[in-house]
Amino acid sequence: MKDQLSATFSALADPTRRAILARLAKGEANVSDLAKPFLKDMSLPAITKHLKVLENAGLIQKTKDAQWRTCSLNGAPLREAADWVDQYRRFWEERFDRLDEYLRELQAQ
Amino acid sequence: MKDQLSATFSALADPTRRAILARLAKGEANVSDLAKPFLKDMSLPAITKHLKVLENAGLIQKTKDAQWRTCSLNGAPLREAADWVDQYRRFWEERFDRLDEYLRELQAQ
DNA sequence: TGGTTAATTAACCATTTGGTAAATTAATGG
DNA sequence: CCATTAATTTACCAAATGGTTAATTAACCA
Repeated sequence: MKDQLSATFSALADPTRRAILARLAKGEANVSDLAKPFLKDMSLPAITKHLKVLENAGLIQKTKDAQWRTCSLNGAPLREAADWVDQYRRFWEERFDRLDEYLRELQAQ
Repeated sequence: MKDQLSATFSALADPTRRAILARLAKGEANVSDLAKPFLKDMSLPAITKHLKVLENAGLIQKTKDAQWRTCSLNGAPLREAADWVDQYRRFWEERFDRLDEYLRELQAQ
């Protein structure tokens, strides 16, 4: 078993799964609804597998409703991911610091 | 070729690679230095491969210095990842909203 | 030149991943 | 009861991943 953070990042490392999460952010949906936009590109079992990956990572949960499975988003694991990435914020803001510095130098002249 | 965001998340989905980034956040280091903490668990070529994954994702770069390769962190790709994850913030803050709501209801009584 | 150090490459292997088609399960409803 | 709908499971496959050992490249230095 992978650690939670690895499972989260690994689940997010696929555009289909990210699109599914984006859809679920707008509200609950069953498997067929979720699959619809992708059925030109892949089969229903492929979607079932993607959902299983998301479920195992704790990013979604399914509830049984007659023959439908209603899926909903669980953002909790994303918090850990957000916190981890945020540690490195200064490494992408650095360039702005440098730009600032450059502009200040320019001003000083 | 994978899209940038998938490549980033995929590179982050491994504890060894995350540890390497954490190390590089403290400053540049060559391959041997980076490898040292992991050599009980895996070989040097394994580290070379991890570094290649990080490099392909644009998260690090190597500069040649005699027989050493100096690696440094590039946070830029993390920005896109941070932005993506941040879209879902309300889904992990929701619980606090619900707690707020509950507390307000309690107060109203 | 030849030995040492740093790192990568090559060849290989097992497991995981992401897909398929076909079969199966489970519930609905006429 | 039977056809239909929703979804999963099974069995399979190719490619990617993450590791290994052994060989190779490249630079330094005595």
